[in-house]
Amino acid sequence: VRDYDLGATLTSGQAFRWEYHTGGWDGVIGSRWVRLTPLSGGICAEAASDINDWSWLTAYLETETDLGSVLATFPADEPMRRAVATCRGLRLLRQEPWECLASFILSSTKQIVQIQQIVRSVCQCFGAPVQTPPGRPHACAFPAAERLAAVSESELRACKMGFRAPYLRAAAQAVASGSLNLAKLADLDSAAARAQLERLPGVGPKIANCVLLFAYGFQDAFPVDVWVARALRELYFPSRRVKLKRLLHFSQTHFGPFSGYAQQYLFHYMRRQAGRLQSSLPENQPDAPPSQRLRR
DNA sequence: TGCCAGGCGCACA
DNA sequence: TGTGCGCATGGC
Repeated sequence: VRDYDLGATLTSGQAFRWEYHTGGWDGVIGSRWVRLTPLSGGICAEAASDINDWSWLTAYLETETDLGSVLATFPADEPMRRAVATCRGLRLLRQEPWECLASFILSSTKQIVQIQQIVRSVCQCFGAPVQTPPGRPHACAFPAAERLAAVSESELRACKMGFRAPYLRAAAQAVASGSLNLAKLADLDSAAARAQLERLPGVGPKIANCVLLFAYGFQDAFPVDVWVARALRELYFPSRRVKLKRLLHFSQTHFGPFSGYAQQYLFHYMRRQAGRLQSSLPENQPDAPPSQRLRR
């Protein structure tokens, strides 16, 4: 695959289970451990066992997406031009819905590095072990909804998720009981699917939109968090005090059919800009991947 | 030490 | 309908 910035994609706040080690990214997709290494013009994938059919990985990475045709739909304004120039190769992933929903329930008022810590803890405490290559540390799958539904709130709180614990537990119970059928959301339009997700306590428009975009591929889902709101204000309304409602309307009308993709470019662009302001500081570990350790 | 984080729910005006 | 606050925790 060409035009694919693996590092930007895996660190852009879509997924929280990828860990950088010596030139590549280790993670777990479903019940499979996998290591991804960027190559010139492609991505090298290593698994823990022989695999003939890699469609689960290409689907996750969305390698079939023609990025050029997506970027061509973006509005031809200066902010988007700068975001694309800075983040070219950034992609959207297609994640498993339950893991995506649970992860973003845990994301509320957390920095990405903290979300990674909580998700790691949840997987280590409640996830099933997965096979890893010899010499690699053990790894766990993201725990199924049925597993988390059977866990007490205090056990969840032990993973440092705080007030999010009852929200995660309620979501797990809804999915495990069948009162929320995540598979069927794919058959709905985005508004109906969003309404289903927002029935869950702790899931509002932002988290619902993240799930619609990162798990189901609804391209019109446009999550607005503090970073995206800041991006819209600074890049499009720099001299005005614009209210959130106005920003939401703007987000739904300005960015075209792949507005969710455009949103991710703005999000990552703002975070990179924030990181660049700090880049004069002594650099992090020599082995650290770019754009990982960002400050406000 | 204080600010803030890929928010949400709720009380109150 | 809009606004402000509390929630739990930890990185910076």
